[in-house]
Amino acid sequence: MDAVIREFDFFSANHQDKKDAPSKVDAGSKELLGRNNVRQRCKIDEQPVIQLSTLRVKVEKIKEENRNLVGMLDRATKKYKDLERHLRLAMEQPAAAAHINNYLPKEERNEMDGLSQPSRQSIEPVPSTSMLDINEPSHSDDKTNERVASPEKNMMEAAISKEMDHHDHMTNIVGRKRMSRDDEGVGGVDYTSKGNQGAGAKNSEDNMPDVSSQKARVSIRARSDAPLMIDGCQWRKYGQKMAKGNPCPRAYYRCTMATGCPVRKQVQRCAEDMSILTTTYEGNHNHPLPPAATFMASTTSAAVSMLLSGSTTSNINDPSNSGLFPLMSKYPYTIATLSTSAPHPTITLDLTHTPNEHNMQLIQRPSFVPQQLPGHHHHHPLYMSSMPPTLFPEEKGKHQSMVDMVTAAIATDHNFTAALAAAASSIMRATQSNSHGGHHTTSSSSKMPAGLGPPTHHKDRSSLSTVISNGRK
DNA sequence: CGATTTTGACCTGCGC
DNA sequence: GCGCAGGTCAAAATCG
Repeated sequence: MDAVIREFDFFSANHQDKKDAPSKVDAGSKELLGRNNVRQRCKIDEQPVIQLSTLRVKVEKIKEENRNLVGMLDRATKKYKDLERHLRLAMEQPAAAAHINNYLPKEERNEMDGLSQPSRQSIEPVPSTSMLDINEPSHSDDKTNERVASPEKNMMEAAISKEMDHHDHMTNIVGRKRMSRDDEGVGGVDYTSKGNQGAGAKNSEDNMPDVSSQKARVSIRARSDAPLMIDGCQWRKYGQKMAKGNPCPRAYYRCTMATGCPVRKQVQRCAEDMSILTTTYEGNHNHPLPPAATFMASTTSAAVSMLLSGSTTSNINDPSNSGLFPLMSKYPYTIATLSTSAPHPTITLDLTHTPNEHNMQLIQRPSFVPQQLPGHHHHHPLYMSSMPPTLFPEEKGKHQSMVDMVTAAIATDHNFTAALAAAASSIMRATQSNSHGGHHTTSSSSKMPAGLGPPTHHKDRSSLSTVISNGRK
């Protein structure tokens, strides 16, 4: 595959454009056959300076990447065929339409329910010519109408695009830069983050806005004096940067538990409180994680999924949701903040608050409920709590001891913190592909240097706070 | 010797 | 278009 060749694009066109770019390896240059048979200059020394181990790593990465691509293609093809089959059934017997609905992942089902329900009620035979003709131009600006007109088409597109989105996301992280360089003008799928965002933007036009398809992040703030935080995964540091406004450097890690795993995380210490370590996870593991963290993963995944879905009705105190929130049953008070700013909606689980802070926030919930911040425009009406709607002083007293205990436990329980961190690293998989049958990932152990800094700086245009709490014992 | 970390260069998006 | 900041790459250095 040309991906192999692409790896030798050590000196891409962009490099060439840099007239004054001093190169460490500017002795000699050779032309190598680049991606898509485009000849690209590749500067190398007369004697290659690349270490053998580096090459091996590259080769493994490429192999893994290709395996992922092939797998993705297989899955997409299979889904397409399945859908096509179900579609034929549906056309033959309308009752089978329900089957199609069942076939779709939960998220898509929900989406479809809202959109196709009306159409199903007034099910009109859709002209067969338009059903699968994705090239048919839309004659209406009203996308909803368009969907209503051909729900099956949208279902199929949704399923396919979902698969593609998943791959986009995976590839996005691993090969974002490379792809954006090499795929420019080549055509085909745009794997760049911009492309992804673009897809997201398109999505919002053509479909309902789908935050889950965005490149979400999960950030965990926890007090940790330990130089390393064990979260179950193996991480390899690939970069470190000084972030603006923070004396502590931000470190960048990628998961090395499996070759080609696209999960990355950032670690930074808080400038205001050096004892607070912020770990931000991004991406989906492409490998199973130790079962130990599955428990946490299911809870955090559910929480994040709920947050991202914008659910205003979900209540983790609802017994029917108890299965989704085992963690919250155990650790009742966690402050979660959702930043909906593009390009990365970020959920921050803050485990650093003291019991009193918790209580104050809970008591003053009316002002704690998501509120518009100055200059912030994206108001996301999320509010989730398992606590009673109000918590009055007497109730506060009733809960006080438990809150203190639990919060203290959270603050001091490194296992919890670690497990939560591990779980978070897998969240995106759950939120983005919980319908793919994707297994939960749970990270386990990692080496992580302390002394890394403050909360990840996001150029938030909006944010909101959400209490994820649970009054149950 | 393989794996990991360090670190300067580079790329890209965004705001002005 | 330019500069800034965040993020990534990759060769070299270091570690075990």
